[in-house]
Amino acid sequence: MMDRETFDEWYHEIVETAELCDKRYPVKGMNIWRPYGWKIMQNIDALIRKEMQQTGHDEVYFPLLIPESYFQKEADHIKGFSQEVYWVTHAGDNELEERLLLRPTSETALYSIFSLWIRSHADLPLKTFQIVNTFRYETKMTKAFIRVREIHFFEAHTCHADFEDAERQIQEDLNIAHSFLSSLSLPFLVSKRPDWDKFAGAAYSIGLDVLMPSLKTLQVGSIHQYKQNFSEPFNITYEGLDGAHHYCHQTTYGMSERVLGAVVGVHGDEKGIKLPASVAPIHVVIIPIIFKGWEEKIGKECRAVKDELQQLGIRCHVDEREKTPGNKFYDWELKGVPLRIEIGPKDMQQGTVTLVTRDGIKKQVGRNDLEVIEEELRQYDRRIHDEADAFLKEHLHICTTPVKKEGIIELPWCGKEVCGLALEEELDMKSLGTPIPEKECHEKCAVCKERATTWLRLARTY
RNA sequence: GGGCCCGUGGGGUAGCUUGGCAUCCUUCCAGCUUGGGGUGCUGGUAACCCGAGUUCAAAUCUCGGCGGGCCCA
Repeated sequence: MMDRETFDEWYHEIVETAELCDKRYPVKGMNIWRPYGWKIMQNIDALIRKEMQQTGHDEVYFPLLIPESYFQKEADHIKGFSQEVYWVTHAGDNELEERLLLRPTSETALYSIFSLWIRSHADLPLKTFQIVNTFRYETKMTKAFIRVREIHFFEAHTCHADFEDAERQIQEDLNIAHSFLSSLSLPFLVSKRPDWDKFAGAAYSIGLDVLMPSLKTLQVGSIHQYKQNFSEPFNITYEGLDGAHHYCHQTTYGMSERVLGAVVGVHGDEKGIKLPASVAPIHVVIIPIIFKGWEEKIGKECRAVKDELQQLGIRCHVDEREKTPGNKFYDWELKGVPLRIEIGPKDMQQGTVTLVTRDGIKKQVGRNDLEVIEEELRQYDRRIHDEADAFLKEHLHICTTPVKKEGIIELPWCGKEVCGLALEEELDMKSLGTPIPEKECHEKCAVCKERATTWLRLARTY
């Protein structure tokens, strides 16, 4: 885990030196995905797709451009996004009759069409998702993967017959979040956002937050209950068993490339990034240790080991570059490859390979016992998860009165906005919201001293 | 929204006050050497953000633009 003070500087550098992205493109907040970073992102997307497939969501792809008239149908939604929308106003030299916007999120594009797709209760629930680029004109300082203006975005959109079914969907989303983030070895907190900080147009919002080494939290996902807030203006109705028409209840679940930012930050150390095996483009890198006269034998052995590992479904690479071994070690540690295998003359004489994990465990493995590598990857994933989890727990402070502490603070709260904002002010932190699942509170509100109904989580946030 | 700072090879920098052949480290390329934690030597490629102005002469001074970073609300 990185040092708190230097984390932001470290992050700034590491995303480029680990070849995740290139920040030299001259448009603010729009970075280039380099091959290595893009492979990781696509592996992350593949995990999401798997979760979606297992829960019966269908993938769609809607257009990037949204007509202004669609966008304007839901008042709160426009209010929330109008200041960060990019507009397309011209085609060639001609001004467009109707302005088009680059989607900042896709509710208004999808819902106009959902109203055509959904006719009867038999069409429900409708469970869709898409992975697209969205555009938001951020005014604050941009940061690779964490605050960008072109966002690689996952968004699931569902429609339901009634509120209860939409609530069941949100429970399913929480299960998905748990499964997905666990596979990235990312511990996280689930909080119901306070009303003053919910998504534009939502009835309520749930945030998924991780704790970065800087002791600031990063929201990596959000789940929203819309009730009928969008189905009414977009006229998404179905004919029920009773023969009458009813407005749908809707939910969304969104995540972005911030997940990659979280992986980089949470699992980083002074050597570089540490990738969980689930998304590492290379699970095992094989480094030939060549001495005079051994070139061919060692090279052949390395390639044989690679073939055998690939048979086991392990993503493997032999680094045959003309560099010294030490140089290659630093290189692949920087890029977060979980396991390294060294094969040199000693190994060949002993019938072993030398295995070194990214978190620093070194051991000899029998040349004919390569199947243990699968278990080594699992254990490595568990270790980096447990390390991050210990860090999160260590910095989650449950208090009864507002005290300045680094990390996340949970305080008894009466639920009134004025008290919540007072805490934000006093602690110089933002509210993450109240714990999910709900947590009983028998204390007095940290501000007004009236009976607290719940706990309010606060933290410095990205 | 208000204020401050900065743009020099791929990356990091010196030079700018006082205008005159652009410094060093690293990376990269070639060769030899080396190889179980950044091997060594030799040679090479490669840069003053853009535009206008002042001047015999601009990385350096002036103005404008573009880009980047920081602080405050």
